[in-house]
Amino acid sequence: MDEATFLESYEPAAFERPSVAVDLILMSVVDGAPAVLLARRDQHPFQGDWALPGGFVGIGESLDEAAHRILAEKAHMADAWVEQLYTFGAVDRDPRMRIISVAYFALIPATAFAAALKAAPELALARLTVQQAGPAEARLAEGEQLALAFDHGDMLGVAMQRLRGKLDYSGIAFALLPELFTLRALQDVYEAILDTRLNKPAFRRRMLDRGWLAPTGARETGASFRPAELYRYQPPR
Amino acid sequence: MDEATFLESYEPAAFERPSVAVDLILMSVVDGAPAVLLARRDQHPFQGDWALPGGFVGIGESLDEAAHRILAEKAHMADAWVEQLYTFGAVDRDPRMRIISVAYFALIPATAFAAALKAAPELALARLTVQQAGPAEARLAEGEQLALAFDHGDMLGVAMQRLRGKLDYSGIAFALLPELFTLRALQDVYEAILDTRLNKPAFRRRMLDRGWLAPTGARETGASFRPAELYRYQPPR
DNA sequence: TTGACATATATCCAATTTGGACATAAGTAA
DNA sequence: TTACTTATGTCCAAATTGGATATATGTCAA
Repeated sequence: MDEATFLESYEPAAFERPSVAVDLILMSVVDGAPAVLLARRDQHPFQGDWALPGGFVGIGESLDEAAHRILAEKAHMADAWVEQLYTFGAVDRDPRMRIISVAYFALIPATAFAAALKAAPELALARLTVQQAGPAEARLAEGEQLALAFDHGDMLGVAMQRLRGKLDYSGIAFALLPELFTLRALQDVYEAILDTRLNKPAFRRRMLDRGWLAPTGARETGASFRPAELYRYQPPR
Repeated sequence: MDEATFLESYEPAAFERPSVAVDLILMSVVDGAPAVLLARRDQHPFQGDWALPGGFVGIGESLDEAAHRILAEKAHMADAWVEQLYTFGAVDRDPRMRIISVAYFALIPATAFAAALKAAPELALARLTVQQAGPAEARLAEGEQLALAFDHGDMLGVAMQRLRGKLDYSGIAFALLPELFTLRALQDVYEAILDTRLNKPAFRRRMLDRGWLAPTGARETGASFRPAELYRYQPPR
């Protein structure tokens, strides 16, 4: 029986269907380290553990729409760089029933991140650390490692890897910065995500030669030393 | 109501659930161009158009398992480089009902590709052409452009972009080659996927310096000129 | 057996990119 | 006015890449 035949003869009620959910990885770079917002679970399973905010996908709602809805509901944010990450479909990833989860990340500037934290008091900020591959670890500012619910550690690991892979050829870094930013702030984002130190003159040269940065003529304020010029992201073409 | 509460109170029967399918992008590089296997639809909707082989995900089956099952059922192949690509979840992507489709690609050496074509006579080989972004176009060897069903053109476009992005830092190219291959064959795969010509000495140098290639001492046969050395892929670490 | 032929493989150098030291500029604060 | 700190600009060496060219090694035809 080929696909077409199968689809035609498919009786919607005949097969048990999985539920489909979207989990949101609300990410930022805070104080030089990748950070994520987590919610503490107050019910079993994984009671007391920390989980990504998420929700089920409505029958009349696209995956992208679901991700944006959850962004609004859980983080009270109207806008962010939202991008589908990976779909997690292990049979036993939720012990209660079959749930397939489409993970999205929402990249948020540190400033907006702080606002989201205030607006959504049930969320906590955790710093992320990852190995080359594998799941990520989340820690509170005090250093306490958080137990992660479900396969959310894997999700965070995949998110960090994707971020690293796309950092250099996409505009992802700019989604983590406010509209106006200095070259130093941009380099800080790169260094936090890649977890390395970069050569400053070479970095400036590379970024400026790329042509994605528009100088504004304005300068940062509040520095007790020479203020740096502020740039704006100008997407290619 | 936060996620935990929602999950707990969730009544499986209370919400209408989407169906979840897996579509397989069976890819290879044939005669210097990316190629894919498609099946002609003999039913509405999109009757007569060409579609990727696919199927629904069983309730007791992971997404990866479903992809491998479909690979076995539709392409009669036991093994291939199978990797999740992207999940397509537009509400109206299938006019009959809500189906969320997780696209996978299966990368197949040209030799095995020919065998799959023989074993599965309902499949046809099409060459792919893509723009920088957007959907891909599929053509028969004779040049005839094929009408693609559903959002399968988008899926092929995303597949090509992913392939290009991962080509240089992953072992993806080797999944498209037989176990033993020459440096020229490797370069042909690169050139087909990137759709550019590459500098030969620089390419050889880069590949050999990378340390992923183990020379075998053996040489190709059948060439009417100096035969090249055969290499084997040796995954890093 | 020999030489033409086609491609593999090696070598070399120029062009480009990158790493990193260093000098100078431009603010704040005492 | 001066010390201080970081931004910005400059320079050169090191590494990488592009590309031309030479040499090696097989097949094939005479």
